[in-house]
Amino acid sequence: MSDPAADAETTLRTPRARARAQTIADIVRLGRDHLATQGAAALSLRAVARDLGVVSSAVYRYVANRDELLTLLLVDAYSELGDAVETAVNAMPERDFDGRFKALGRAVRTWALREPARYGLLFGSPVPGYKAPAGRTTPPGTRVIYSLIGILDGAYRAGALTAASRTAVVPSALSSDLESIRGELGLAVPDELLANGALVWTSLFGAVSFEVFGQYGADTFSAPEELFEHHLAVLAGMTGLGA
Amino acid sequence: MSDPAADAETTLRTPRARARAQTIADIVRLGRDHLATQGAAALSLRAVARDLGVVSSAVYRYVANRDELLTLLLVDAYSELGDAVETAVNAMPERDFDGRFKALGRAVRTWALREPARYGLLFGSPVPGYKAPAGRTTPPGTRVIYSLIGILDGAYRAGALTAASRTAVVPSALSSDLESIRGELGLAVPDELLANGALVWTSLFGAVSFEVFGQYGADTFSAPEELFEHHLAVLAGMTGLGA
DNA sequence: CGACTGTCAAGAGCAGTGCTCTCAATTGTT
DNA sequence: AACAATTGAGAGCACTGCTCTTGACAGTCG
Repeated sequence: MSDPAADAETTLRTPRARARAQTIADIVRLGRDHLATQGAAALSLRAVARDLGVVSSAVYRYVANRDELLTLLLVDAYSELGDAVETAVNAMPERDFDGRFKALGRAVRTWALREPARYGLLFGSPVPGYKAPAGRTTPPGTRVIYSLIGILDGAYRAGALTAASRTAVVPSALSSDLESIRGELGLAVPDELLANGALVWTSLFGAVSFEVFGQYGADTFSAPEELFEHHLAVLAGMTGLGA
Repeated sequence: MSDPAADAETTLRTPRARARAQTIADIVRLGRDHLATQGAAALSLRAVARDLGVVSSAVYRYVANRDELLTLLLVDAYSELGDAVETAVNAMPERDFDGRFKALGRAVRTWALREPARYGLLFGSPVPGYKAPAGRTTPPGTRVIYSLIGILDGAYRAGALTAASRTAVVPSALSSDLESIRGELGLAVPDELLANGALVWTSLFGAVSFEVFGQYGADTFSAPEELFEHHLAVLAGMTGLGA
């Protein structure tokens, strides 16, 4: 009960454990459906219980509380986004760094538009009163940025970057932050590029969020994908990727 | 009762109307406090009623429902942000376009960090089931982007823009969207700059959202304001503003 | 074979929510 | 002073998260 490794060992062995795992998977699946259609704030354990054909208190046998279900859904969504992004990136030739970057951006946008509520859970306003347990959400939650950094670092090492079209001074405190990151991840990219990479990262999600959350007016852009492609091209150029 | 103009006429005349306006203002103020501390999803009309020292059903005399209170708070927050931004922009010399742009960016960030929950209401995940009435929220909600566009257009007309450091092809559908915008607002800026302006806009809010919503890790950046200043400098360069 | 243990679903119940309705009281106007 | 508009109180409905107790079932052990 207290040893997760032992749990994992027996999870698939006894029929009871199998049934239990199946029920939890069902709960997550139903929760994901509710989340996708109504949003995080409207996620209700009672509604999940109803769909499961069970009384409301029964789900507490499988999920401690609403926050834990939220955590499961958070991990679920992060993982799906991470899979989508990595699949798209790996579909491009290994040395086509610009293509890999754009594939990453398009994958994020496509997934976000297909799953607006789940995207909102990941990148929108935090759910009030809910604090994500970093130990469980950080690994799946960092896959996209690690993938992006990997592309940048790979391109830099391969000498595939033209001079970044625009850089700015990196002050000292920021420089030491970047040095820590470089050390932890074993990167080669210099400060200016790493700082620009951070801007590319936030800009990518800023553009996607504006589109998903409807911050552009209702009919301001008739072809939002063209706007996004333009943004991707400019962002690629900002790191020296864009040929 | 059905003529808003007549309502506006009498709003301050009769003592009853005055008391009514005061009560509504109190409700908005209390709602803003709750919103600021707990977030939009936790906003409760009953809690507001309690703080107002009145039974829950009484507030429905002044506010039709929760959604209308949300609309009032939305307008309230947009207006405060718009005021903060315009004040900061106007504090800079009229022809210091780069300074005005950076003042705008810093004002957005400062307000957002001071009012994270209200910022989340404006730029985070949409509240499930709530549809903002465009007629009431669009005017206050467009002040920041209009201010940004005004700076860009002014700089362009004044010939104060160096060649934008990075542009990309603007495809046809996007170009006609931009043409519409240019026509509606009476702008002079060409397609490339306007498209870059849109990217600057989303990037600015993307950077602010990442910081406010805690998307950077807890201790990834020890000096987030330096990171933001760097981003601002690069974004300024993207439109040709940055010296 | 019988008893025992662990797991599970059901139901009642508490405190909270948005919202509607009725009724009585207060208030401003005529 | 009499009337009408406005307001607050209270009850009530349907919903939420969550806890606790109770009874039923399974597998296991003496």
